[in-house]
Amino acid sequence: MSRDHEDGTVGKALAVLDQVAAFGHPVRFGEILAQSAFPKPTLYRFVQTLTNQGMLAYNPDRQTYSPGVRLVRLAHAAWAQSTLAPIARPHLDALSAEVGETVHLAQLDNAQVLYLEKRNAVQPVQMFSQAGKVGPAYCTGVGKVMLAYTEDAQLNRIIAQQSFHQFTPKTLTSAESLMEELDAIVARGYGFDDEEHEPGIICIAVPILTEKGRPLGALSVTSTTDRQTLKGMEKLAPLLQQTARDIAYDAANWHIRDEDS
Amino acid sequence: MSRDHEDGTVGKALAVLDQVAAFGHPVRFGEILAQSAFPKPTLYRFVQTLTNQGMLAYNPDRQTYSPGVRLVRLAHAAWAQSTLAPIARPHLDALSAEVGETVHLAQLDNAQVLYLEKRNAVQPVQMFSQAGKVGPAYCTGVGKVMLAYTEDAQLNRIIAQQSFHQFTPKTLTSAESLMEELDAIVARGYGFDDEEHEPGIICIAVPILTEKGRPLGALSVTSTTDRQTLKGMEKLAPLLQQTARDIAYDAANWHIRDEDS
DNA sequence: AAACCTAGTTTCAACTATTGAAACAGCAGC
DNA sequence: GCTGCTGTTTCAATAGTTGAAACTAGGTTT
Repeated sequence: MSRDHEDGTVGKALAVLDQVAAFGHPVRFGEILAQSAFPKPTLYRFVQTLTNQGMLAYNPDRQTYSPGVRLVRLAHAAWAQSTLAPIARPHLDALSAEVGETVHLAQLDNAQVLYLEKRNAVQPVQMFSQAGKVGPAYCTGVGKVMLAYTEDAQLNRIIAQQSFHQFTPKTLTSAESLMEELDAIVARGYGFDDEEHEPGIICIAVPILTEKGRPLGALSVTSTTDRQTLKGMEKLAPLLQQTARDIAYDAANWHIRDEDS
Repeated sequence: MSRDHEDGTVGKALAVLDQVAAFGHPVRFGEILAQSAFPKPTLYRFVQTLTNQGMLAYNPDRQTYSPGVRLVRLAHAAWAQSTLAPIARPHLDALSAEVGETVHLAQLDNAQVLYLEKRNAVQPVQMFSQAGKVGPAYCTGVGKVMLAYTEDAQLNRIIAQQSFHQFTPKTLTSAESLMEELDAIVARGYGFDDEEHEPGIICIAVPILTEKGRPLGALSVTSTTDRQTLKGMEKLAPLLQQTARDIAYDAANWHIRDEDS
């Protein structure tokens, strides 16, 4: 589950893919090599294979590599049949309309939080520009509530991978304080982000759980300390929990989907 | 370049990934096995590795696999740094507003057309739900114009992979007729889809070319035979070509981008 | 309850692909 | 022409992949 911990050739190749994606801009072979643990010819072959496969795109004019279009197609499939995202959409719309604050839908991707949807209350959706973003699990509302409901074995692996970087004075910076926080979350059924990631930004979050208590994802409402307090946001808990239950219910019962034209 | 033609373990694993994505719904191991050329344990290991890597998601409750969330993250990167999609966005908005018909932006993915963006003139964008779709290259406007400007070696490989399935009476069903059509497209600088893919649906398409004449993608305006004729749509050619040139210019000059919050 | 499936998982020796040091090619600049 | 840099190919040692067969876990039939 630890992604880089030996999955053979495939794992290594995908690590290279991640690496290229992480640059955030098209890169030359040399740049990848400089950051890579692989020797030159090995890396070269990986890059070639990935390019062949359409997972990387090569620009011959500039001699640069970037994540390939095949990923967009695969992500479309991932998106369409993710039980969560398409099902949650109408619920998010309703929630967003009601609370008038930023709403996030997230899932755990390895040890990170991956945002699937965002509602800004004002304007409509612009998918790729915000879905697909990642964030830390240990200092975001959605991250913590998902961790709170993760089984021990997996939780330990995930915690071992957290950086515990101190973003703000309020960031939890140790596994111990995080574990306490997770217990508190389970006890009350929802969690907060009390300016732990960004100063002035607070949020309340709830997990979306299967019947068996496994976290499918999480839901959050974000606001600022100017406009809101944690106490004030706590009033939203019942509404959030109900929305989470509704999404979980739909996810459990409405599994088969097909494409729209 | 032919994707499945031997790229070692990595290629095989990615073929499995495609296969799972192609189902369009979460599948059990047995279902994949039934469609797979790989023996049981081999396939099993691929599926395990991909799941480990987050490229597939496993639902333990239902024992099903589906494309994983990691793809969404990678696609986000692909999207953000695709030279084409983010740059083209404002141009598509302008074009869409002006013509009042459906506008498509597409790229070649292996031998297929992959739609990156769509503007319906009416409502705003809903990304994942339409971007990421694929279509045939030999009988769509965008597909044909991109092929028309593809160098011979690659073109031959792509044509060899076309199904030439006859969607409508007007579909081109042979490599020869397609090649003639491609010559005609280069001669006039733009192409049509004359009800070749769907009856009643027509379109005009132009390539987006680099300085060196390599096709980055294509742009099209689609309409129906009720409302429009090919002759009528031909009037849009100069506008489309100008938009394509503008996009190509921006793509060449504005290469570095970073994330938005 | 025993016997019997079926779907999923593990084992292990044969085999084949991967690996990376080294050597090579292409190309800009001096 | 030489020099330095980036990207590409070679090839023998190595390490990972392969898949028949055997096994386990659940459920179903006799």
